[in-house]
Amino acid sequence: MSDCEHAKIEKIEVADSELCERAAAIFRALGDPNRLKLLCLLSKKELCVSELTQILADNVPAVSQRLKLLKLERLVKQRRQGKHIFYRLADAHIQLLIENGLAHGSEPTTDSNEE
Amino acid sequence: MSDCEHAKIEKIEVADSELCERAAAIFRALGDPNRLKLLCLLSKKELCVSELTQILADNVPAVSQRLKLLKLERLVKQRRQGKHIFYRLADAHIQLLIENGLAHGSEPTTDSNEE
DNA sequence: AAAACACTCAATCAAGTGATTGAATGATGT
DNA sequence: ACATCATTCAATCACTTGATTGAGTGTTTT
Repeated sequence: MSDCEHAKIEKIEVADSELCERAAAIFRALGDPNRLKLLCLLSKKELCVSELTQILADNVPAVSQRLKLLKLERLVKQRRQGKHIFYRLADAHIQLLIENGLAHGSEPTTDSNEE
Repeated sequence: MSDCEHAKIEKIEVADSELCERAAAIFRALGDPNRLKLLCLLSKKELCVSELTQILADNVPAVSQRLKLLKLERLVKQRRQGKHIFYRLADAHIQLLIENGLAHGSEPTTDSNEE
């Protein structure tokens, strides 16, 4: 710990813990390249598991398992149509989050002023 | 794999892989409640390790280690002033991402229309 | 220069995560 | 009803991650 006296620390409220938990869970779900690619594709078009599998050149259970997690975190919704189950983003907020994340990721590594 | 023929699949471009990796790394860093709380605090005010430790009622090495990871992912920057090392968010994009994430996390669990 | 303070580093260890495989479910066509 | 196709489930296993502890680095004060 520390000895130093920091003035007015009481004034800074620590953020709502439950909210942070929930938000972190969403970020965690977005924090895997494979899942993020899935979401990127779904942000353009509703797609079924076999389509996603084909596009990503992956295997079906892997894709399905990732979608399951994304569904659990309410980032995607599903809709059955005959033999196929189509997935799409849950809402516009998710889309925005993904866009912002990708936008930041593509920034020129802001090493302008300091360390 | 699958037998079914999905038309026009070629037309859907898979997102840039490196970009997804980078964006996912950012999301992953945001995807932990402890780190997210740190960032929330830093989004309000530049703070040093001992202040953060005190506010979060945690121990110094734990906080320091989290900040190290956040620095590695370029989400925060640091500045030394005497004995203290002050941390702040790296840029406005990060702030936006955090705000969006928290905003979505606080949504009323959109269970309106479908499963 | 020695002591005190703020912080980081390094190593260990427990717990969580994701890939993979084969089996199960659910819908359609014959 | 049976076979087939699309998807999910379940279980194992390797790998990663984060907490914790004690030692180390850099800065100020006396």
